[in-house]
Amino acid sequence: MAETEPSGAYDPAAAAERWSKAWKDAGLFEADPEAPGEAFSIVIPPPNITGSLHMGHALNNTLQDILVRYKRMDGYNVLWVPGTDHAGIATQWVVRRQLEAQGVDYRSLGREGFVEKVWAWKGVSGGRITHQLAKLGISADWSRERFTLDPNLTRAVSEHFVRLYEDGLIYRGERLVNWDPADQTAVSDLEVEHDENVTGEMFEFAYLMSDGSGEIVVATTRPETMLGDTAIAVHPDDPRHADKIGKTVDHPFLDRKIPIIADAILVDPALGTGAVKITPAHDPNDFECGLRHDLPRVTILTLDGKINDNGGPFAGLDRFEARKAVKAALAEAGLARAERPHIMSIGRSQRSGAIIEPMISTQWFVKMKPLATPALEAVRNGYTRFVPKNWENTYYAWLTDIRDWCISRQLWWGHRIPAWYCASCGATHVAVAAPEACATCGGLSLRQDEDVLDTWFSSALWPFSVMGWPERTADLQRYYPTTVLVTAFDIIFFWVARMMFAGIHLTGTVPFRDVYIHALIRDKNGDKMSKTKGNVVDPLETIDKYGADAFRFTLCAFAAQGRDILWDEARVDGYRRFCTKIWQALRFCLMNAEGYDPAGPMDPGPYENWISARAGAAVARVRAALDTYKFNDAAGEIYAFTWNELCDWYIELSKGALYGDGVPPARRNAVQHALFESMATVARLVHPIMPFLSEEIWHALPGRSGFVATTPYPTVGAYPSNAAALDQVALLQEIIVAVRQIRGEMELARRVPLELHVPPASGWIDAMAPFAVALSDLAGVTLVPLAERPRGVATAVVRGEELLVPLAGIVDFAAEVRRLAKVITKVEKDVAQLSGRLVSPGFLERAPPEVVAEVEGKVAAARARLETLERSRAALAEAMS
RNA sequence: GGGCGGAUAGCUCAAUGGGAGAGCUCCGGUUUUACACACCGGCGGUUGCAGGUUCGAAUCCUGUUCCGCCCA
Repeated sequence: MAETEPSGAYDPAAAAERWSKAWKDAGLFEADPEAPGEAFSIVIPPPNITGSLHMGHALNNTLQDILVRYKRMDGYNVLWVPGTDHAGIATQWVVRRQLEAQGVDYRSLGREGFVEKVWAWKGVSGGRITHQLAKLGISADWSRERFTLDPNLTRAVSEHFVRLYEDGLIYRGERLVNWDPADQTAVSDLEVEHDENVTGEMFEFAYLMSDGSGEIVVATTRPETMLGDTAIAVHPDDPRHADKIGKTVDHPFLDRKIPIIADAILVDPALGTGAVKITPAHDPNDFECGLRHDLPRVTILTLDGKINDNGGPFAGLDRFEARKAVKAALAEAGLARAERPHIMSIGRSQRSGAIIEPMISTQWFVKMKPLATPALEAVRNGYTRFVPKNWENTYYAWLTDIRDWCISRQLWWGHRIPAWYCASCGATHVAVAAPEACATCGGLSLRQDEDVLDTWFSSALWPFSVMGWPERTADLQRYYPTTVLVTAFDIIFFWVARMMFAGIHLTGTVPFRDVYIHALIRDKNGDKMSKTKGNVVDPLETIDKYGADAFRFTLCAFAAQGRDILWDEARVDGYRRFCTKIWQALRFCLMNAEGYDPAGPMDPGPYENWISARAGAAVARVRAALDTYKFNDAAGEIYAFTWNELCDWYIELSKGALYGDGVPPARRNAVQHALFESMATVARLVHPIMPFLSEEIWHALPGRSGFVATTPYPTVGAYPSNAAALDQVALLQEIIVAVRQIRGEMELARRVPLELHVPPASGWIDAMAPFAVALSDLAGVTLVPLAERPRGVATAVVRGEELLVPLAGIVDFAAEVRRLAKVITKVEKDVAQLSGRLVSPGFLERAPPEVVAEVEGKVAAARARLETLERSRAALAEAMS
């Protein structure tokens, strides 16, 4: 527990350890579906078990935690499910490399042996990211932690597969897929990343006409694919090639005659020679063309990217060697025609980085159109809402123009496809549990499909599989659909859209009401953080250096909607100082707590009423911000209230009563009470963002029990506004600031006492009498009724009243003349600008009356102020002469 | 090729169509009994550019330049 009188600085590491443990011991974050309260549920975007915590995770989880903690305090029945993702390709790759480092070929272990190794690895280092997440102080329900390969979730995946299959939405077929020769697996379109603007080479070569009537020149960036050419296409209306359509050319290296066909879809006669080589087995466009013309599909590559036996003399060569060899052979045969640099894009596997080869392969696919349509409708009809809204366009665009999803992967780590093939009759059986016999022929020899499912096929179920679906569990009924999904825009396709259509299809409802899309974190220059660039910021190092509270506050303050975050460590340091500031404010309160009796008599004065009203206004703004996912506004409002109102003003104002003699006990008690109430307000307001510091503060406050984490969030109604106090203190502030400006600009030390002569007609002498101590403490000034204008004064104008500070013997008047001139210039500008608006054509007629009135009022005030200043300047000039 | 963002003070970022702000930096002052990790004051802007709508534009529209991203 915190000491009664904390000294020194806030120790974030100690606080983090203390409160993490205390919360856990108290089981604060374990959801209870039987408990009252409207449900508020979130499922974590599960990080890969191979991953380590990066800034994206930190931001993502901090924002979720802010929402979750806010709602928990606000009385909702909160569930936040944490967990991790098995990450098929990535994990298999990590373990495979580790084995290779030990000289073990993973294949030699066999499937079962290898998978065992992966589980072992997962047990040791796969949980690392979970521990790292805990460092952030997130309040997830760890008792419900899930892993995508847990038995229940695995069953859900099988159920998913079987249902889609039975609904005719999953099929197996031979298609052109994206083949990763390094990992030797198919990957989906989304897992292919395109390197733009790669300088490649466009190579032209000639095929000779079989009848000896000349040649036809084609161009390609992948010369080796000519080994799989089965046609040449030309445009039907292209006069250059009209006579060749229907004829054939000879393949120079293979015993194959290749037909020349007409295809208006594929061929653009304006490009190159107007003739296009067709390799249906290795190019998506050619594949389609092949379907149109019933062309043979000749696969020329092995699964590991070498030329196969169809490549004749080139068989056995690696694909890139084969490229050189084919070019050389064409040149030798006198068929090479041209080569030139060519800007192109290259598809690479997101995971292995290997250049993707389009390959014909038999795979499982999800039929997307029927699933995409309801998912589109759900957003169009507002059942699910994107925040910010513009991301809906991204979602629509992808789902509208969607292609079938290749879901089988040639891996061992993952959910094995629940399909069995009968050795006798060849029938396919899809079922959750392994069938004992073939339902078609009764054969007993059944072989399960070797492949596993795309990891995202299981992630798509996450919002309900973690709650026990397909069982109708209490959690599912209480917390599903989830309230909000918090994620980054880069996985709208991969994950959000897929959860949408899977959720709608399997559960009959959208999986979440809101989707809050946050930014990516870049470095200070706007570059993506990457290990190769060396510009990665490690969240854990940042936490060690500045504390989790400051780190989280920074993330929150940066999280403006619709904008990337350019990370700047200076901001973290700034918010670390904010933590110190709060800490110091607490110290001040505790050092002046003597005699405080929360139940004793209270006589609050204007300052106490003022800070309470200001707190209420802050509460309203913070709530409004959090309710609309404007995290940065919430952080800004808390910061401004705490520092600029509570610390800069109220604490200073309170000192009069705390340090003064003869202050009635009830007033002193009220001041102490206001201080502690304010600190309690700050602790509660800031808790969702800075959980450890706020808990530390809370427990140090007298008379508080329990955790701030489960204390109700401040409500506006608890802070009565007080117009009189607001106005009185505002005037006091204006006077103090005016005097400070004179002091500051004239370099008058604080200890030089000043008089402030106030026109009696203003009534301020009486009105400000109760604030004499503050005027003295904060501005070093005493109010005096203005009788005869003193010689040599500095002038301030507050609310149109001329206030004079006699300076005779203190400072030379030339300084005041310069200062006044500066102020006058400023006010003149104001007047010019404002009156310009009034006289601009049409303004009086067309602008709303209240706007006109407002501007008129301001012009009048500025003019009055200017006149006063001018008079002061004249008087000063006279005094000097 | 299609689409989406962004461009505001030296830096990082705010700003329901109604007088462009904050933090940091910078300059000047202050060892004031919570805090020099502080306090007080100040300087700093043709809101990328060019048009348009409007009484009024950082904000809405059109075009344009640069930067980033997504899709094909």
